Amino acid sequence: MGRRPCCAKEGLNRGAWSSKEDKILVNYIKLHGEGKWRDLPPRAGLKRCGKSCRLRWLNYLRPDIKRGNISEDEEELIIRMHGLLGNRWSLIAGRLPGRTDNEIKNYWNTNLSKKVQEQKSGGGDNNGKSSSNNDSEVQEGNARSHEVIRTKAVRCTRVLIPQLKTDYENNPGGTADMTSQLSSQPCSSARPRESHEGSGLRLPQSPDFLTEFNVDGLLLSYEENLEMHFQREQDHPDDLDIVLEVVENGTADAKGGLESWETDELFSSNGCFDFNALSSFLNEDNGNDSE
DNA sequence: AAGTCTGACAACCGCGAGGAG
DNA sequence: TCTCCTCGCGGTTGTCAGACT
Repeated sequence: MGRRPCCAKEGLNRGAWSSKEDKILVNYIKLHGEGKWRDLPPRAGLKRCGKSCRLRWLNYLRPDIKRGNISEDEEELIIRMHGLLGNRWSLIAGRLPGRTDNEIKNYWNTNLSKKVQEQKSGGGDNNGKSSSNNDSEVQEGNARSHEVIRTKAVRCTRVLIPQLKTDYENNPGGTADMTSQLSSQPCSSARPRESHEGSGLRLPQSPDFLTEFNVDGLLLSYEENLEMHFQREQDHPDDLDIVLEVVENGTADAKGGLESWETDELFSSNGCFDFNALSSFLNEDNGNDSE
């Protein structure tokens, strides 16, 4: 049961780092590079746990760390990203050059969480409570307003869309063609989540009902390094955002990008999810995307 | 001036993912 | 396929400085 400690704690320094320790660590990493954190302390002559060394380097000593106050732009971005991703600090930090996940997390906890909370309660629009009382599921969904439906997206050219399951299960062999099939299906609902009857693609209120289907054809230009999922939109918890994460070098956090498109823009006039529109978005953006 | 409170941020801890053997 | 190990992440705690009483 007991978990093996990451290192023997006896005889190790704890707490704040001295400038001497910092110097040793920086010099060692300059010479030998990052990594092998477990081996680093004895080799460098530091009485610290490897984990502690890693943290100190990543959060404080790295040369590319940006110091100083978080700008308004950065703040805005953090709020938006948090609305989309939840507490995935490393991903958020990946979008803010020079900022660390720890820094962003701290900033959120001390400043932004309150600010956002105030905005929500003071803003007066009491998300979704007043309006329709469709069904309990909707209300429950709204209550969990910023909930990320699927925080851990499925890797590579797959889309998770709630409530397609039935269609998919009825036609498991048809995955390859699912996109065109769906986009061409007639659809009567004006907005995706308002009903569960009939055919056509609608994004429902229930986050529990997930399914997946293949969109390889749509994502050709991204080749394979793409993750995609849906999330409730921050300001309009009734709406779902499509979020794409471009994964580079096989790791989501390497230079992971994140882009999102409002579902509004991806519904055709008859209320159906328009995969052709999505395809256009992807191709356009891929052309401009330099990161 | 002293004590208390609060905010900011550095550091620690436990867990899970993923790679190596 | 399984086990072990390392690394990275996110939650939590500790510490310190400044504000307040």
